[in-house]
Amino acid sequence: MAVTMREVAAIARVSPKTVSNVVNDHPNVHPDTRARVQKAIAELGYRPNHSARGLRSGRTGVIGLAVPELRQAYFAELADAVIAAAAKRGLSVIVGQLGGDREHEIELLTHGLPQTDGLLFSPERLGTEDRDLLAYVDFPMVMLGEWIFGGPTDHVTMHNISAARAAVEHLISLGRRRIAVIGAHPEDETRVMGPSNLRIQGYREALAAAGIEHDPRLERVVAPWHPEDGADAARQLIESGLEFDAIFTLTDSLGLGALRALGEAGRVVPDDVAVIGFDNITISHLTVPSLSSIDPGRAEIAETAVSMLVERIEWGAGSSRPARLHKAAFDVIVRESSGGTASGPAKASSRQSGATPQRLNG
Amino acid sequence: MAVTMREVAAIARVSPKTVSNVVNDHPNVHPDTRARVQKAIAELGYRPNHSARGLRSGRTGVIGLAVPELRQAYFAELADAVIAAAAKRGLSVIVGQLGGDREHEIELLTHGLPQTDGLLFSPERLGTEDRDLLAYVDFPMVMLGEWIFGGPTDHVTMHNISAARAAVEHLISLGRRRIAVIGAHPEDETRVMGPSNLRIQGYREALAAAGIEHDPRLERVVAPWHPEDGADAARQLIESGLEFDAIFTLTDSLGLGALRALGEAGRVVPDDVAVIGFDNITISHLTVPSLSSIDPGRAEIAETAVSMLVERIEWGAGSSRPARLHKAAFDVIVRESSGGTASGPAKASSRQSGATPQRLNG
DNA sequence: CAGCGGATTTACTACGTGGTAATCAGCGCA
DNA sequence: TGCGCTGATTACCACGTAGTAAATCCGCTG
Repeated sequence: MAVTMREVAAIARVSPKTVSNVVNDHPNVHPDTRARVQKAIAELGYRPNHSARGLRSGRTGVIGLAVPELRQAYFAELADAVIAAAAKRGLSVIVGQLGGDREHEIELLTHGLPQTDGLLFSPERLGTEDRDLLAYVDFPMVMLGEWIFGGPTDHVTMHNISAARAAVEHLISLGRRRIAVIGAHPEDETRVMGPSNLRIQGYREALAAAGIEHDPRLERVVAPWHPEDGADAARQLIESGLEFDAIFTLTDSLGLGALRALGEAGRVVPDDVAVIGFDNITISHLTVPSLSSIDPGRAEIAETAVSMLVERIEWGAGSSRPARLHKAAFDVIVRESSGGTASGPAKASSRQSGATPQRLNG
Repeated sequence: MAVTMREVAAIARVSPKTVSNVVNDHPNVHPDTRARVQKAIAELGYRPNHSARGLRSGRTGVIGLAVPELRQAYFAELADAVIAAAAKRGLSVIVGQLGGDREHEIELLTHGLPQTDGLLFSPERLGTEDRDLLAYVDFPMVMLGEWIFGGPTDHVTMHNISAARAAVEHLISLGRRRIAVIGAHPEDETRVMGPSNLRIQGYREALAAAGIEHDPRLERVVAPWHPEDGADAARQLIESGLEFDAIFTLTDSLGLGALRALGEAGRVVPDDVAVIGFDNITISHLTVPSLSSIDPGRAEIAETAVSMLVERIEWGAGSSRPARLHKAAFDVIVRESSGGTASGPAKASSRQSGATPQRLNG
């Protein structure tokens, strides 16, 4: 058995409760006493028992992060940022993979992750139709990455529509007119607020604003969003014989696949086809050619989400504070795939759109 | 407060202990009683309190996974596999990032991760000189990825030497003779058993066996192993004016960077320079050109490591069973960067080297 | 020197669960 | 009918911690 407070107390000639007070940095502890206790702690190598602490205080010091799968670079980098942000606050992170399994996602929403004080949830299959489930959520939760429920839960997300629009406007600014988009999702009313639909909307807005005719055949449906799916979609696009001089892939993963498929078909990027992705995953600046992208502000998203979750946890379970929505600022990163230069940050624009938290009606 | 056993017991008209027996599938519970209790559990939505269970039983049902950083594709994919393997056994995983910080790694080795029953540890800075620290490890642990301590702790690792040798032999079989290697680590006696030194050793063995002169200038030192480091190293190699017709990068990440740098310099892969990496991360088959690699058997590593850890946990803290070493089987994956074809699995060889667990002297 | 008030420390207890050992019910057999 | 035995259920308690409230200490005032 590990060392307990009782044993430390015996050595330091104080009560167990005083040891507890020292460990938890309580105000009214005499400096001498504190020193004596800390010495005893060091001698015995005492470490607090988290289970007991959790039982007593109702807090575990662990938060959950649920994503579809870590092997997708976007989620890995998100998890990286979340774990770092949580560590700053002394929290550990249990990472759960739902694998795009709807049942799992619903189960998670209903019960949370065991052993955790709260949940950061980046769902893949839940949609507006599941909004009712939120009524049963009785633990602190912050939704990540997409504003699927339109409230009444905290969301930390990105400017999907305007960032997508900015990406397409960038392509238009290069003189491209036949702009394909890869990554639309199959008709799915439940995911109206999902990132796919939102980014597609941004795409259409950009076309409309520029007076470019919208050709539905250039909207390529593909799910999931793995690189090979992007490659497949791009191949089909090429084989379709449709004319196009640019591709907006809804994620960088898809973009990497598209670059591959274009290369196979002998289409030169960006001369024949300009490409821009979304997510700005690490590898994108080192592909051949490097991939233009939208940087969605991952660090900001992680940081904000963790701090919102910590607030919810501290407010306690009973509190019904209004739901909040935070959209991180984004950047358009122009690289070789859309005419940028090889290296350098090469941001086409500084941070766009307010990072100001917006309030929703509870 | 959440529902407790007491409340369930009251509804089902049994004692709390009987509820516990039902929850834990104890043998001697009457079917009728069991049914009644289960009904009550369902009605109330009872969920066991993991903190209390942990306090009482000494188990948390959570294991720790410590890696340098998740943003590196190799570790992300490893974590993906570990989480999946743990989930099969009903375990959650707390993922910790040590960021290549030696102090953190030592601290972790000394105390483990709070809230966990055991630790899967993939260190980056620890080496043979830290072997003494193992004496103080009083929790179940399995080392991942490299056999740095040469015992006396369980290790699940890969055939670094022979796999690296196989990679270089593949390059030699293409007729290449001036083979550079990227990713050697700075002189570091403490990491004799680290993957860098081992893979370099495999490289040298392959050259020697083929009677190829070993040119130390072709061994390029670089750390850490991010893609941009690979690109930098390859650029320096090119600028050095040294002649070379192949590169073995010690990881795929480095390889991606090298492909980039070669492309920038106008060297055609594989015609001018053949390239092979190590790790077989997902993106490697979709780069331009696709990157040959060594598949180290990630799923096998994760699966084996988790099951070894579970065994250690079940044996209990006191037990001093002998340390075990498991090396996963590997594959050489030939792709375009070393003359393979675009698609298809294209394995040059079937699984190599025995996956047979080897015993060490405790 | 008694009395006061804030600082410091303590005794007691509950958090929810599961191990131990005791109790109780039911059944077969003499 | 009574006894013993097995199966089923229970009472009791401890796991390690921290909240509560009460006790104790100390310096200072009147």
